[in-house]
Amino acid sequence: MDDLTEMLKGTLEGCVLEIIGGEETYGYAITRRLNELGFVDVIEGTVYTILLRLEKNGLVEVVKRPSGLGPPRKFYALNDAGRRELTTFWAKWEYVSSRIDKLKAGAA
Amino acid sequence: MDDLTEMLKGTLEGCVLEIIGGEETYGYAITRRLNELGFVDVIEGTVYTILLRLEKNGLVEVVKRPSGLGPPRKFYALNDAGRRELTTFWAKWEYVSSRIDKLKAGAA
DNA sequence: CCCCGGTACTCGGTGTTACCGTATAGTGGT
DNA sequence: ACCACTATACGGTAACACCGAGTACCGGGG
Repeated sequence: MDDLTEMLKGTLEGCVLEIIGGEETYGYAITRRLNELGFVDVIEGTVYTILLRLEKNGLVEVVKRPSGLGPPRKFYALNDAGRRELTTFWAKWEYVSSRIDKLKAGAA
Repeated sequence: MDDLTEMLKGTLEGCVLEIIGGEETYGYAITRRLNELGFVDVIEGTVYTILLRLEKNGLVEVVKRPSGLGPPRKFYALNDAGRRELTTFWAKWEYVSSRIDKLKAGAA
């Protein structure tokens, strides 16, 4: 599947939020997770910019822990604001995707 | 539903393409159509920028016709390149939305 | 007659986003 | 000593939806 970057705008951040919501994790692992999920072209740099943004916007708590096989990792976990943001993200996704699917089906 | 602009990036153009693909139509009517479909905050200016981009990228044919109740309308129709673009848009949408839905469902 | 609301398009500028390239740094294998 | 893998940071780019102001055409009410 060729370039998806434009279509991921506005949704990739939500995906990262969902992954963090599932379990406390860190940038490199999130990137690998996204790649597994089918977003094969998403690269570390992209995820780190999202994580820094989430931190700046006060949606996550951050803890640095040593790794054992590399430099220390920054583990991210959602706080209350992050969980609210995640909820509204899925609400928006539901709203938008259902309407696009209806258009695709040939809405009258 | 509050601000959807970020989530519409990369998909709104495809929606406009789909609407034009359904029938030859013009900017103002496309805006009203999108509003009916639930994209209530999409405004004329946004649609016109998309239409000018489609024209610049050679995806549409344009004919100007008098209106009867206002200035002349610019009617847009897809050409072969536009139909190909629409097909790949829906393929991308299928790919991305299915993966996001799987993530939402709690993919293992 | 003139203004106003609805119709219809244009264009310069803005903010947000994903991405690129490069840099830095720790660990382990050969 | 070198390289691959792990791990993060950051300045710059391109694309996109949106904003705001402007232009223009038509009809009806004051």
